[in-house]
Amino acid sequence: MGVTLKQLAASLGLSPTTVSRALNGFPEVNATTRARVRDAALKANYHPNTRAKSLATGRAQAIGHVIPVSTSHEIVNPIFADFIAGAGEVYSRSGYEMILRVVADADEASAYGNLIARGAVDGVMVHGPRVHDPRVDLLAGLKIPFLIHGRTSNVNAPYSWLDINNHRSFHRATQFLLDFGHRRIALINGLEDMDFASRRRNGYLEALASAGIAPDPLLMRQAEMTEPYGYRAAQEMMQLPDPPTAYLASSMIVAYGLRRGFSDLGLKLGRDVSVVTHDDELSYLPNDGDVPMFTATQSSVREAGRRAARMLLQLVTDPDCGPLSELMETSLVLGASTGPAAR
Amino acid sequence: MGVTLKQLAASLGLSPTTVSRALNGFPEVNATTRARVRDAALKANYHPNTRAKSLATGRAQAIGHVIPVSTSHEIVNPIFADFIAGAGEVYSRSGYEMILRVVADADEASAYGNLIARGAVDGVMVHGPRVHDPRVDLLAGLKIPFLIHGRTSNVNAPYSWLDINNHRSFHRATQFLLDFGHRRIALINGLEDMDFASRRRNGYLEALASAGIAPDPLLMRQAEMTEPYGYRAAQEMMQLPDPPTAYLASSMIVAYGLRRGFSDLGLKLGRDVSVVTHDDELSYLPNDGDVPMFTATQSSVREAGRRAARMLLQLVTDPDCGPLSELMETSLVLGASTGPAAR
DNA sequence: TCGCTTTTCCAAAGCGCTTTGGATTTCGGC
DNA sequence: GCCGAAATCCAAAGCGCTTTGGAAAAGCGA
Repeated sequence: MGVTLKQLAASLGLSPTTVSRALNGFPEVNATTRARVRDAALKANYHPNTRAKSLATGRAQAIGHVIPVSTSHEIVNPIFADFIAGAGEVYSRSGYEMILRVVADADEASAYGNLIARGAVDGVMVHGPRVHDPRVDLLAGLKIPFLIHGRTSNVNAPYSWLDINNHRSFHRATQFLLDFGHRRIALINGLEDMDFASRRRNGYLEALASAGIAPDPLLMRQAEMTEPYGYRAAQEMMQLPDPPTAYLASSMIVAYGLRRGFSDLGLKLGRDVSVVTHDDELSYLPNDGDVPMFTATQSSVREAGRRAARMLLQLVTDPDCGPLSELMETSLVLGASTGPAAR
Repeated sequence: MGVTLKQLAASLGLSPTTVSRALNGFPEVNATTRARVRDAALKANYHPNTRAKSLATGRAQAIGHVIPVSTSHEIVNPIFADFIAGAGEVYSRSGYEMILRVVADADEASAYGNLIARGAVDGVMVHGPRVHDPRVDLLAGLKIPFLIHGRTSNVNAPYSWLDINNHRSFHRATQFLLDFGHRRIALINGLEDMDFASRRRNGYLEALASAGIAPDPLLMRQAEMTEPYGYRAAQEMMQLPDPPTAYLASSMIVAYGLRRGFSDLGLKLGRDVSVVTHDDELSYLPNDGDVPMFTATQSSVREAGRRAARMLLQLVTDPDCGPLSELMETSLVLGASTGPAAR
């Protein structure tokens, strides 16, 4: 509980009005008084009460993030931490607060409604969109700026989004493996009701199709992206009569699982079997160096957080700036995990 | 922007006072009117404006979390996501908001001051305490309830904390390896200006000492806990004239790095070399099954988040309930990564 | 029915800020 | 030295809620 505007004003022999205007840079106040006010504010460690301010102005100066936790698996996607770190940087710089809600995905809809009806936020960031995500129509109806990290389909309302080019990434990765002579390429995907996973699958299928290869259901999996998931996929698929020679992994974590699976089978990555993974560039799982461990489609999710936050803030400041969108391309970096198809 | 109290009251032909009291369960309102009010509120989708409410009551109904991002390495500790998921559960249930700030660790002090002076939060959760953390004295001076996830030393003010028994964990883990006949045990630690890493180191050293073994600086490392850090540690230490036969890892991520390092050297975990790691039970890196991959000192950081949040809320509701603290013991689970010292 | 206690409701002030609509002072131009 | 305009400042209302201090209505025993 710091000093209040009124107290500060009294101590200066000024009215609250003038002090408020002095601090907020309004023109109708003498330069010398302004300096005097600023000095006093600094000295008294005055910070305007956020609640009072936003009540008076009608702007909350806060952005809401709703983090879904899948009820079935209780898994928190590790990319949230980095995304939020990126977004948080931008918010702090712009004087916005980030308010976070962790909700079981079933309660997500009500979480948004609640957050907004209470006037707690000026805008909302939507995480983990599904292929057909009802939240978009819901939020559009609530008349509040929002931005999706990812995209969705089969939705009427126009919406703003920032996504990476998942389709192209996995199309390219598949093509890369095909060029190396691989014909049996496995896809170790995330849950395909998630929009990103669905697009990746499509990219993969298209590349196969244009190479005249029929997809093999035995080589396609989807699940929560844990390390053991990758491990099991590797172990089991290698038992197939006609095992894959290359794998597409949906995340570094899964790729690590794959790697361990192969290693336990005595197979060497890049020689006996190839892996291309998507890499969100999480800070504690760097995939760099002269020769990165994995060949990967790379895109920094932290940078995505920064950009998404900037877009959302723009949407908040100028609600009519129309639906915004940005498609980030990934870069395909060559690592040690790929090589020509063994034959 | 939903309906306001005043509008709701007008539509019911009641005063705002009565409506407020009806909704907040005060006794001085007729049961039938209360029912009428509740119905109307529901139908109108009325939610009290958080800002107005907290301005009137003086309570923010929010908890602040300040996430430090090490400026040098730009690394976000992956445990934050799970800790926050746990804490978030508790906050939602108790009607508290979680407000998050991501700050470069240099600006951390001012972030707290700012957050509190603005009246934005009723309490603060402190993450990633250092061995001697100035934030404790700072927060104690600010007269606001706070709780540290971890502990710190050399601090005057009493404070509340929740921690795992890092000392005992690593003492026990070391002892376990000693019992297996290992004499050359390496410690692949986190940065030792962090309190948790310092305690682990002490536990390790004590166990060595009581076995009459002098610590070897060549076998002790500290750094940010990334996967490549573990990898390099494994590769380099195995080149030593007298290499370690067992390793203590500070996190699963580091343990994965170690594993990869050994595997590239053709060494098998549990047979050629032993590893005990600490496992925070992150959802996407489960270390379970009949025989977990790693022998580990386990403790759920998600559960820690839940408990810490509950403690902090208690501190907020009843500021005089004295400094609270809880020391969570870890369990040592036997996995496939340990075996008797090869000789 | 009267006087008293309870019950049930409300008017108004206030939380800390912004902002509208003046009031007062200062200043340039003649 | 006088006048209108520009420069400075301020009083007061209001944001949406809670809460104090009554007032009116209802219930009760006699």
